[in-house]
Amino acid sequence: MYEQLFSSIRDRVRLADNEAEEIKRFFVPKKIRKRQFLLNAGEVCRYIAFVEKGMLRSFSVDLQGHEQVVSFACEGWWISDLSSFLSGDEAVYNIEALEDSELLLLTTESMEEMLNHIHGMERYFRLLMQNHIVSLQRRLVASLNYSAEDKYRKLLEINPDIISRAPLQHIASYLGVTPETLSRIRKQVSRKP
Amino acid sequence: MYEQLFSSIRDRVRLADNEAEEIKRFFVPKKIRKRQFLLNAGEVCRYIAFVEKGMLRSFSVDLQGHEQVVSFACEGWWISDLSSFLSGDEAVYNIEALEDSELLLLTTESMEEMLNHIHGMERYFRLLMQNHIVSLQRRLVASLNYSAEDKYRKLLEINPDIISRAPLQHIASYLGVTPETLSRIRKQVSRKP
DNA sequence: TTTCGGACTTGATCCAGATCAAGAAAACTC
DNA sequence: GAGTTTTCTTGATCTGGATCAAGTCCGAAA
Repeated sequence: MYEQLFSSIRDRVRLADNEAEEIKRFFVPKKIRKRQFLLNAGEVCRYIAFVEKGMLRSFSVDLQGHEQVVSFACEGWWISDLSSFLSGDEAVYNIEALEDSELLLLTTESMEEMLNHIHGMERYFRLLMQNHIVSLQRRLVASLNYSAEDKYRKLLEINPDIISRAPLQHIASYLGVTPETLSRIRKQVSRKP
Repeated sequence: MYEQLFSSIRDRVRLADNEAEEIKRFFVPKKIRKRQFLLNAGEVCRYIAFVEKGMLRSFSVDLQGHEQVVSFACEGWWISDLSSFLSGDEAVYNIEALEDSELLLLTTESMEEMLNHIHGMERYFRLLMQNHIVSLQRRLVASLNYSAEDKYRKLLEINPDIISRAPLQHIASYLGVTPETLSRIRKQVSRKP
């Protein structure tokens, strides 16, 4: 149940032998079925979730009721409404399971306690944040300057998992195009990869 | 020379009386003239810069030689190629002064030392990072789902400083539109605000 | 196994914003 | 302050992707 988590941590920091066991107790395992919501916009986001198995998406809903997919998370990724989690404000995003999933939840309090006890985790989360900023910035530049097809190809290259597992409509929203357009692009790309 | 910096810090954390003086010594003041570069893509970004006065932009240049403005920084903002600064890799962004500017530079080593000495600064930088993530995410959603005019109006509302001080071509690039389009939008908006 | 509803595809049309082109207005030279 | 360069504006045209409108293809439920 904790394989993905420890592999994510050990990719970034060195753990003492006993620390791995210690770390486990800060997390609450949770199974969630396809289509269930982990978070509804308007609630306070009480935890960040690490995905051991399965896949989720976060999305906002605008005034006209259109959904905007903000992120996906497969095995080895974290997902949350960071702003709400860290500040305690109401969440603006919803989080929904796209497959039956197994999560490890970390509350604000557990996180704080863990950071105090296990020094390496401070570094782990700082590295995560940094990577997150870098990848958001890349996505932003891509969204402003690339064509729909180029954005699709880039996603296919960097995150083929998402392409193969998420439904087309959600990928379309994530890329900022309509499902019709993505369907055409997909045909195009499968013809001339 | 340090007014903006301390106001930025005191907005987020409480400082002991003597700490303000202590903090100063970690920074290197630097004046930079309009059109000078603080960072060239390909170099390693050795510091993050706090803007006491003036204005800068960061931008990348793609394979066809087109510039893509990633961020602006006026008084009270930080600017850097975070990825390069934190990892020591080559910078992908350039940083250029758009006005004669006064900066406070913080190197990796100074930063580390400061974080060890003055505990509140750890929190300060964590809060900065968080805010940065939240605002990047907002910008991303806007860039994918808003019309050019809406993005312009949003920027005008949130950051009128940028609109009034940066040259049109750079604002256009920041918003992901052509200068021609932004010129027309501007006329439109000035007519019907 | 049929049947129903959502998810995907395909085609026709439309439009926001790009591109191309040419002036007008600032902004740096000397 | 005249001349040169750069930036901005305006107009005409073009195009990637949106929108609208049918289908078609599932998978789940009975």
